Amino acid sequence: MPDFIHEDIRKLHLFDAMAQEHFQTLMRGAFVQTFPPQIDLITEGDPSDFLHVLVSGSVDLFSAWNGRETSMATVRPVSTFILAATIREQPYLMSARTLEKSRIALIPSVEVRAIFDTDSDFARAIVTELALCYRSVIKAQKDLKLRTSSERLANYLLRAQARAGGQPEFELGFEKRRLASVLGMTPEHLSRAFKGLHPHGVAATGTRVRIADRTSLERFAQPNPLIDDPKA
Amino acid sequence: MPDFIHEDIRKLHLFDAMAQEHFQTLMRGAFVQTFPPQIDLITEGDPSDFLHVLVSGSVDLFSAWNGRETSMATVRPVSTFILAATIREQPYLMSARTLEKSRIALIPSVEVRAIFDTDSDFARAIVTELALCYRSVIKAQKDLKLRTSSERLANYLLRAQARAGGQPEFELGFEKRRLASVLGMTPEHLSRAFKGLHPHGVAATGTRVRIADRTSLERFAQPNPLIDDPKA
DNA sequence: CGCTATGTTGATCCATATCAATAAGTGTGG
DNA sequence: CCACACTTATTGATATGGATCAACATAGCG
Repeated sequence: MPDFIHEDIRKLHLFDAMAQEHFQTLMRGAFVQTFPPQIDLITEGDPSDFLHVLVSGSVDLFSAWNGRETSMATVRPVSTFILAATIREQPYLMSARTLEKSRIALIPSVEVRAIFDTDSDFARAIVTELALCYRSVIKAQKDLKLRTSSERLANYLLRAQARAGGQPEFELGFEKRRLASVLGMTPEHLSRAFKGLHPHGVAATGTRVRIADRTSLERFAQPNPLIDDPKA
Repeated sequence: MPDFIHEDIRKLHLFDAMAQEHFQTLMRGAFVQTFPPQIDLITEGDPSDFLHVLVSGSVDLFSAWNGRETSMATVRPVSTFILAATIREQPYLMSARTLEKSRIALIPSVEVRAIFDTDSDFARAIVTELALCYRSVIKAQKDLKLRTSSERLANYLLRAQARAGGQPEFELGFEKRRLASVLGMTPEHLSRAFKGLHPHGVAATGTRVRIADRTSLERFAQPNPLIDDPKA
C-alpha cells in the first residue's frame, strides 16, 4: 500500500492513538483498491471479513428486504464503515456500493479484533468512533421520521452549502437521481421538491445549486443541531 | 442502593468484566429510582449527566422537531440507554419516558468516563455494548423504511410471541395506543392493521393477542434475522 | 449527430394521517 | 355496587405526502 494512504489512515481518529507497532501490523494485512462508480462492495448478510476505510470518493450504505431497497447512509472520506459488524463478529446488516469512483482500504477484521484486545488505546478510539457512528444514524433516523422530503432536501442543501464553504452557489457531488436516493425519495419527487423550494430562493441547474436567500431557506428548513450538526 | 440491584447491574455484560474496585466506585455515585408510567426522564438537548440503566419496566426513546414527535426505540430490561451521549460528552439526541412503572439506575457520566479511561476491560465492554446498540438502531431503521405498518405489526407480534415463550396466546406489555407509537403509526391505523392480520390468524382482545397460525403469519410477515433477530 | 441516460411534468394510485363520531372499558365517589 | 366521567378502541370519511406509470425534454457522449 502506498505510503501517503498509510498517512491518511493513520491520521484518522480511529488510528491516531494506537501503538505504531500495532498500526503497522494492521497495515501489513491491509490493501487498497480503487473501484469504479456503482460497484457493489459488500452484501448484507455476508460475514464481516474486512473493516473498510473510505479514502476517497463516496459510498452508499443500503439495505433490501422483500424486493424493496432503501438507502441508509452515505459515507464520505476519510471514514470507516461497518465497524460494528467487525467488532461483534457478526454479518453485515447493510450492503455497500460506490457512488463515485472510490479508493477503499480493506483491513482484515480478525486483525482489528486481535489488536482491539491488546491495545487499549485502540479500544478506546473504537468506542469514540462507534459512539459517533451511533449518533449519526440516530440523526439520520430523526431527519427521516420527523421531516417531509422537502424539508429534508432543504436541510440537506444547507448542510451541503456549509460543506462547500458557504458560497451561495455550489456543486452537488453527484447527479440528482443519486441525491434522490440519498434523501429517500424518487427522482420525480425530488424534481418537484426542488420546485417547491423555489419560493425560498433555491435554484438548481444540473448539479449546480444556488441559494439566493439563506435566511429564507432556513426559515423554511428549521435546521436543528440535534439533527443536522455532524459534530453533535 | 439495595444489593440485589447491585447484583443485577453487575451481571450486565457492560459491567461484568471490570475490576470490582472500579465497579464499586461507579455504584457509590449511583442511585436507583422508581418511576410511574408516562414520566419524562430526559429531554433531548440536555447535557448527558447520567448513564441510565433500566432495571425493570420499559422506556420509550423518542424525539421531536417542529411540533412533530416520533418514537425511536423501546428499551427493555436489563439494559443501558444513552451510552453514546455519555461517552461523547455531548447532549442527548433523544428524549426518554417510562412506558410502564420502571426502576432505573442512574450512574454519573463523569464517573463512567473516568473509569472508561483507566479500566480497559470496561472500555472493551463499552465497545461491545455500543456496537450492539448501533446494530439495533440499524435494524429498527430497516424495519421502518422497508416495511409497511402491517408488516411491522406482524413482525412485532412474532417477536413478542417469541419473547413470551412461544405460546399461541400472550400479553402485549402495554395498551394498543402505546404499541401504535412504538410501531410508528396512529392508534386508528393500528386498529385497521390488526383487522388486516385477521386472515393470517391474528386475534386481539384488549392487550391479549392470539396467533392461531404462526406459519401463515410468517408467510405474510417474512421475518428476517437481519432485521428481527436481536442477537444478530 | 443521433443514442441513451437523466431530468421534468402530468395523471393516478397507495399508504397512512387526520378528523369526527361512536363504542367499549376502567376507575372513582356516592 | 352502580352511575358517571374519562380514557382508550374502533369505524367511517376525507386529506396528504409520496410512489408509480407514462410521456416528453434534455443533455452527455461515442
